[in-house]
Amino acid sequence: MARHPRYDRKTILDKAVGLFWEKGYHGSSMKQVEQALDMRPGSIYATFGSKDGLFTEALARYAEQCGQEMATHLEPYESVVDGLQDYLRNVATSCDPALAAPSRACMIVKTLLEAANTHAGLAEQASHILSIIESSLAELLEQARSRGELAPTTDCGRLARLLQAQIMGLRAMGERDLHATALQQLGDDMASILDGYRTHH
Amino acid sequence: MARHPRYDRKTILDKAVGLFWEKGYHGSSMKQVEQALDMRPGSIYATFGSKDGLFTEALARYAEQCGQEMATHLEPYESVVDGLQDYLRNVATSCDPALAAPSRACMIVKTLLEAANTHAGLAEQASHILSIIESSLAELLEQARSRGELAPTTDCGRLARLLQAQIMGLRAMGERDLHATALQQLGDDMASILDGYRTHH
DNA sequence: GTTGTTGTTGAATGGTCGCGCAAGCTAAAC
DNA sequence: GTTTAGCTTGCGCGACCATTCAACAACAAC
Repeated sequence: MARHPRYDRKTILDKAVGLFWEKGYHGSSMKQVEQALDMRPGSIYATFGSKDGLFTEALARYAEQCGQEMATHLEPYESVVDGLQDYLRNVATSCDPALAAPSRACMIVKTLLEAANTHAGLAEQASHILSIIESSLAELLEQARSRGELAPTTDCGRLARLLQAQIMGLRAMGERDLHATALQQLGDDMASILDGYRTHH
Repeated sequence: MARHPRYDRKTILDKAVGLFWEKGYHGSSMKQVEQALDMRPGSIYATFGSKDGLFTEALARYAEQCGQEMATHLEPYESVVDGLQDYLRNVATSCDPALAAPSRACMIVKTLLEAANTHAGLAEQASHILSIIESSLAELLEQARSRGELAPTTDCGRLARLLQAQIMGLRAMGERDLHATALQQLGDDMASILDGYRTHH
């Protein structure tokens, strides 16, 4: 009946993530979007409706990939806490500018800060994603607690927020031009915080 | 010989801080700036040269006020560490939306994240300000160490970065719509981190 | 091959952007 | 009261913004 789209949606969204993560919402013009996606305005608007629509889908895709990346990182560890500690250290390492990711800081946090007072819809989306991540961290920590890794009195929701704040701070710090060692030390120090919540045998 | 400016520079800059802190650089149009400062374009450009120039001065003013606020907060404390702990708790408290500050998150961090890949000059300025704050935190901690508050093996520069990352994370977290109690708990937990660096008597 | 559907194109839209400028106004100097 | 320096005004500039749309191209169904 019809003509096929030239690329699938996910491939396009990955390119959009690349641009929006790097430059933010207000910092990315549709001209740049057209170039990044290699699409003409008509196609973009037919597919995503608006710049907002595209950004929203891109942010969702980014969050999905973040979740997957964290899950695969934690998988090989028998101990949840060990896994989380290594995840923190790994975030610090992956802030190396040589890796040339679109940005060091987290796109969700960048969006939250940028949109908080200019774009309620995006801010709410970012906020919602963060609450989902917080929940899954809390769930993970409860698992650790029931396994005896964490002290039985641990408030897992509370610890999850502390952990999330660490990641936010660490990745925001990554945007500064610190020495790689300083960032790794920071990752280590943040990982050590979790030791204070471990079961003292 | 001539006419006086209608307002002094600092009063104007405070208004500019209010707008830029709330909406960010790209999120604030010159039309909004004109309205916020109650000045017409000619006056603004005669006084500050450009939007960049105005933003730069506003950011510097914000940083100056941040420093003063922290200094006055720490002053009454005999113990440096006690003061820093209460500062963290106070930041958490002042994220209450009822206080109606322009924004919960720190303007320096917002600028750093927004400008990192779109506006090298601003990003560098923000980064530089953060390194100055880091230094003064480190100095403060060295003072605490020499007073015997902190373990003699403490790496104060490193701890300063950990502390700064806490503040960044805490204030970024403030942009989420968490319950006030959750944020206060977060501030408490971050304050508790410092206990781990205290001298164990 | 024809038809119907759908993706694609790129010029054009009205609006807003940051900014310059010529004229007007105010107040200190004499 | 006149001069003169300089702050203030607001119109208007060219550029760029997000978005639209009519014409076109490609493919499936028949």
